[in-house]
Amino acid sequence: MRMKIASFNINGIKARIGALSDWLSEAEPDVALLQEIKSVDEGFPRAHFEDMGYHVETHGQKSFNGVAILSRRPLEDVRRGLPGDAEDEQARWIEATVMGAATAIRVCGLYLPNGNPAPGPKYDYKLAWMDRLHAHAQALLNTEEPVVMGGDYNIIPQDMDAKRPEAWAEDALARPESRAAFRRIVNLGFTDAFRARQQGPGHYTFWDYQAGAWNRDDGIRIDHFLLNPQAADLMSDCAIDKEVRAREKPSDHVPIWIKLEA
DNA sequence: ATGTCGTAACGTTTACGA
Repeated sequence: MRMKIASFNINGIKARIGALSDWLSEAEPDVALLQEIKSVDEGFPRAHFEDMGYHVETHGQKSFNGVAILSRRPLEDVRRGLPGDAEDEQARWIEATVMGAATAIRVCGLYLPNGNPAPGPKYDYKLAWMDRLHAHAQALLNTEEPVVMGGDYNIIPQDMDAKRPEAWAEDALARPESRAAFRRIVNLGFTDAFRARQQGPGHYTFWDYQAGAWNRDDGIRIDHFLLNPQAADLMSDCAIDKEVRAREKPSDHVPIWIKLEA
């Protein structure tokens, strides 16, 4: 049985309900991890997606951030919020177990802090959040069940992941400390799903609304799936739905998805 | 070219975050 798991930073559910619904109908993911719903839980159009055949779990907040999981199969043992800081009120992490036909998968959706301007308090928060992610990723790894962590990492892993790397060199998305923190998590034993399938430059998941970035293909690859070894062994495909960015009223991100033989 | 979006609010315009 093949399970398609997608991640999509929708940049606001109120503005994106149409484009998101169209993409769901075409792409037919079994699981969709959503970021930047920019809505409280009560404001999320849960019934609309239930009518489309999805179970819905949200972790929202007012105006900013917010993550959600849509799943064709029931979601169990839902966790909201990244552990490690009880004071952190930003809604950036949700995880749940979804039963494949043969295997239970622990699916995590994340919206990693942007961190700009850097240096500064927002950058400190980003790096601290990545430290907490490292610790939690290690804990997930120790369970030895298939783990999928997908979302908007706000990390450009390498220069090849930007059309104009020089423009991002001092940015929180590409600074050496950001890249090192990302590598440190990967090096626990995770696979960058897209890079396991596709090498070389020119593959992006985000194009800024400004300055004609899309028309110039001036993009960056910042939405990623990291898989532990048990999940990586199940992966049969991974791709970016680039064409979604050319549609009416698009998000500035496009979906990325994996297929697992689970 | 400080360029475009989405959200919220003492709103018909501004502030913030990205």
